Amino acid sequence: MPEIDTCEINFIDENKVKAVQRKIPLEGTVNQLSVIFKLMGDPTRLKIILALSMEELCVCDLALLLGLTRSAISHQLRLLKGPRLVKFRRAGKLVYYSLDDQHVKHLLKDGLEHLSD
Amino acid sequence: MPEIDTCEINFIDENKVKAVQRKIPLEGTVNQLSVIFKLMGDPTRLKIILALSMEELCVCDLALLLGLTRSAISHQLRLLKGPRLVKFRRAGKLVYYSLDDQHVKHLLKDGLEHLSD
DNA sequence: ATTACGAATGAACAATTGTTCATATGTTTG
DNA sequence: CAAACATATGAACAATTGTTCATTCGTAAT
Repeated sequence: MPEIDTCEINFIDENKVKAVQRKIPLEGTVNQLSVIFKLMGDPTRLKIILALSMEELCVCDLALLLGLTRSAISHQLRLLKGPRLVKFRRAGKLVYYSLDDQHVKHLLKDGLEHLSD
Repeated sequence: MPEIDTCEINFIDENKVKAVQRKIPLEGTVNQLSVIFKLMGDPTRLKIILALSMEELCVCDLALLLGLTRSAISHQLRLLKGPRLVKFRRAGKLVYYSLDDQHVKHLLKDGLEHLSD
């Protein structure tokens, strides 16, 4: 009866592993970070973010731009509001959305540069 | 019987919309970009990427580091190989992985900066 | 060549996610 | 205040995704 092959008893360089382990951000930080990337990892949301990186836009115009219902846009914007990727301001009946900070633009830039290598 | 409320007949600033539309990258580019962000949007994969941003590591040590099976690590690494987020080299029976280019590190940096605002 | 072991793969199941439809808010205008 | 309209939300279904288990592949050593 062979032993189950668990990872705990098998490694190459334990000291290296421990050193890296100490340098990895806290669980909570990694999770928050992954949420941001995941949100940007959907084509619809990414298009919304790309659009908002150029112009402040209302839900209505985003819906026209992407060919989706306002409901769909609204749902996605709500997700993006959570970790403050986008912010909004009311103007009468309209709600205008824009990017919340510059880092998001940098993320877009770095990502696009990676593609063109 | 009321008309269905479609987005096509409702918009605020059509010229703005068209201008933005022209500036948004091609469908294919957006999709490729979203793939990269989506891959970074899973905590396990993000940890792998964070670890590899510090040290070149073999599958075995990554498994130990993250407390997962080699199979699980291997599956995730395969996904990351696709859009060249990671590269690898063989050393006998071991396969060492590392980040494929600097843009990935920049993405991590910008993301972490966004969090600390 | 056979064994040992690290890595990779395929298929199946479970969990997460996106979308849609119906309905509810909130704001302006008559 | 009632109607009209932009946006937001909830719930349900469909689609995508992550994980696991079993198996296979590739390399090195005996």
